Amino acid sequence: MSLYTIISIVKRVDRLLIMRNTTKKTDKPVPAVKVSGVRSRRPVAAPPAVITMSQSVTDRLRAAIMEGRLLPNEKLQEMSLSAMLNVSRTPIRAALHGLTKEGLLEYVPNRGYSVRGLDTERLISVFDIRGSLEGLAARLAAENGMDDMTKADFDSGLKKGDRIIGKGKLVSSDRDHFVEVNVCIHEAILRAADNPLLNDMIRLCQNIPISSDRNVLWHDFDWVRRSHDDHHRLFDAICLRDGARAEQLMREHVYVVKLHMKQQLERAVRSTDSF
Amino acid sequence: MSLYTIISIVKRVDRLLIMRNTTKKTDKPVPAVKVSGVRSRRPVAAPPAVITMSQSVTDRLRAAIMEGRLLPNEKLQEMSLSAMLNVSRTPIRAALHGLTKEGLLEYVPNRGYSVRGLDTERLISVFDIRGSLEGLAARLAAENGMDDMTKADFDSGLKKGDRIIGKGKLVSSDRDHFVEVNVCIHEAILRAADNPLLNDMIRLCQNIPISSDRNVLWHDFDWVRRSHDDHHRLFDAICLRDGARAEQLMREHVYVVKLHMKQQLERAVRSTDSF
DNA sequence: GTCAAGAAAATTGTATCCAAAATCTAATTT
DNA sequence: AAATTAGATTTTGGATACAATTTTCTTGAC
Repeated sequence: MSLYTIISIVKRVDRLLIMRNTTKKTDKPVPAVKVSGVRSRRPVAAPPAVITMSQSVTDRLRAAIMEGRLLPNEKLQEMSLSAMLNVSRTPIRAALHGLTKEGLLEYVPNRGYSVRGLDTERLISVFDIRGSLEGLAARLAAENGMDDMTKADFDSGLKKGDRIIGKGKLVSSDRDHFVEVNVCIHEAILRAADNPLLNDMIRLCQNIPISSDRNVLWHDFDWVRRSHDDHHRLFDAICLRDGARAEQLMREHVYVVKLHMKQQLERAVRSTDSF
Repeated sequence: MSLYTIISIVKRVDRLLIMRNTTKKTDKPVPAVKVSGVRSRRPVAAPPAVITMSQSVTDRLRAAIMEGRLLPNEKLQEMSLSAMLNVSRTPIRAALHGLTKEGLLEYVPNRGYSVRGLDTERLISVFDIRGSLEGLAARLAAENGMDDMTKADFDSGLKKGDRIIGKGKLVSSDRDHFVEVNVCIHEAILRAADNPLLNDMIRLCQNIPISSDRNVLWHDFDWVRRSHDDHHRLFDAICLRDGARAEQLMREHVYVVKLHMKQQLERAVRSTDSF
């Protein structure tokens, strides 16, 4: 291992601080209880429950990228990562390969992986897709209708948001709460839409670090209020089974986020050349 | 290796006949010519060109699934595949992992991979997404406008289609030709849309064996004519930079395919219980 | 004969080893 | 001094060995 590698590890070790594997197996794995009534042949369909190391590594690396601990265009070397995370190269390779498919990394054969850098143009263009897909989700949700449980979830999200807005101003802790509201509502819609592939794809769109909902401007009270108003209207449209309106509302909802993001990015570019 | 495994291999070896690796490296790989005028430091950005084994295996397995040589719900075992394709488990593993991310396989930890089986419901629902995404692509294409080259490609596709329609009836060889036309036109739109992620996602939607364009009913002359008429209108809308119309047209275009597919599937289900 | 428990086999997950490719270093040539 | 090239080092891709888990098979009791 080269000196450079070691220095690189030392430099990054704080950023990846608690990325080490903490999902050690229990000493004596309790054998899965088997239901006795089942026919003898093929008692399949046991819940997996165990998490594989590759999966664990993938999750931790994804989190590191999404939270910005691994910077765009940073090169990810198998050996350094394996030293950092204390596993062999095999799970690392699986993780890198998977994250590439998720669009978080770039890969060139024989040259390795690097964190995907995002030009602003590309970043903005993701919102077009999100708008389209989430619009579709809203329409499908309206067409399918929500079951009681989903409706209750949606409603609780709305109420939570109302309480935040009700205070008339935003404090810093509201940010996380409003993220919760957003997640809650969008998940409810996704669930009602009942289209697994759509679910996956929207998730792919959210896999872009800065575009993640967490990074929108939450300090603008008016924006948050209007955004939450959209949520109410969406709920209304979906309950009334008005697919076209639900779709239109959701598209507009996302479009506003796109505009906001664009402004924010342009401002950032104007203030600093290299962003 | 068990007897069962061997039998299984023998049974399937014909289906996978020429899946063996044929991309052997040349004896003396010609060293990449380096441009002399480049600054001495960092002559990077050399074209990769070499195809890795994992990639090759991935492509061949994908093709096998798409062409139906590997049946839905069929279990794919690393050892058998590695024996069949004459490579070690490592590239197989990478390929399986990748294809899972692409949605072609299902994976359960410690239990392996199997070809994803498609219930009709799920299959049909993919067209909702395609409609949405391809609609977006059409709109973006209209908003961006097509460059001359793209326009020429689109136009050549139209002309090719016209010739097929012009004969007034369909012969079996037309099927492949019309698939070409479709691919040509949709690629042109995708190129004009200029949104790489959108490109990837649409490709994911096409990764569903039976939903692939090849499987639509090409023997219905009227349907083909109307479908090609859509192409002309799309061209028109995009040239006129009418994004809304282009989007609407494309959605409708895909929606009709969805209906067709639904009919076809329902008919298939009615005639045979297990499809 | 059915069911259960346990041993054996097979299969997946992880680690390590080797080879090929790329990158870096330094010497040689112009 | 700049450029080129040959060699050393690093790094990735692929093969194999080992461990852990699941599946299958066998044996025995009811």
